[in-house]
Amino acid sequence: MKLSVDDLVCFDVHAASRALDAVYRGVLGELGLTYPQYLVMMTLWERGPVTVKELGLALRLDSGTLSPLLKRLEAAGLVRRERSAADERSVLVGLTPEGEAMEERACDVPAHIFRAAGLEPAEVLELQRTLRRVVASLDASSR
Amino acid sequence: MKLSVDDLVCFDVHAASRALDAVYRGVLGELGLTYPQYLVMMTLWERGPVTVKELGLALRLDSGTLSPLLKRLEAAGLVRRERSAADERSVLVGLTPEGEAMEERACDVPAHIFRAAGLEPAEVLELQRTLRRVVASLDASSR
DNA sequence: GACAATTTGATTGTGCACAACTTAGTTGCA
DNA sequence: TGCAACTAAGTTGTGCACAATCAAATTGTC
Repeated sequence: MKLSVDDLVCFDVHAASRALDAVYRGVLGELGLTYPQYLVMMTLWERGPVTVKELGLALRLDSGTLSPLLKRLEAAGLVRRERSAADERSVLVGLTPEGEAMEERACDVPAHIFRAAGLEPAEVLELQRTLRRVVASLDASSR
Repeated sequence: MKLSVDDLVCFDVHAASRALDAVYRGVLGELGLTYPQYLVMMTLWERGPVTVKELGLALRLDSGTLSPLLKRLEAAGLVRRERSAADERSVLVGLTPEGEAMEERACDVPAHIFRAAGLEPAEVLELQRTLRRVVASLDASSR
């Protein structure tokens, strides 16, 4: 039996990821943020200043992605970067007042996405559990 | 209550998408293909020659993504492109003998990915059903 | 104290994804 | 027939993602 593209779950995962991007683009556009930038902002709102390393661990992104992304956020006046005094290798990323202020304007974004996805809360949790198992399993086999 | 990044399903969907990419990179690396290129090849193995337009519909990609991708596949000697005689606007994409030949070498890729994902077949189907509903719902709200 | 190994972040190069625009060809209709 | 509307690909520009590589700082060990 020959498999077709439609049989691949990976295709649906990719498609879902891109469809989510599209909805986020609509919602975040007025804030001037992209989806990964929004994730960085959320992390900063939640945790306060963190190092690039910590950001990378939290969001599963490496410095090749984060460095230019953070520069763009800095250029937009939302974020501040400074070398840590304790360890000159690490860079501490913090919010500017403008960055802080954005939290309020962004607070209904998750609810909007949730509505757009059209799932029941229980289904969301189930989906999340499944995906996390998949990610853990995939991670194990790609290293 | 304040939401954290961990509460967003979208984060898990993205993470899963990228983790899948990583596994595909490992498997497809020896074939010299990327994951989207592999999807194009699968479509051609399955359907035979198709237009760029049809490829885009099947894979949910636009010409801005497909045009350079197809050029790379053509440069790799896997694919042929020619203007349709019937409608000079459309370009028909077909396989070269090398492209045909690759099918056999690629036939165990899906099984490899399936093992790496570590889900039961029933779980895969369930996940697929959920994701398709989400994509349909998201599509409706981003247009 | 000196030097190798490690850690942190930045840089470069490649490829995917999409928006906005361009060009060439087709179709519809007055 | 002539021309406007539309369609199919391609192009350009921006941003994300990652591999590979580099430089600088730190840590461990002798």
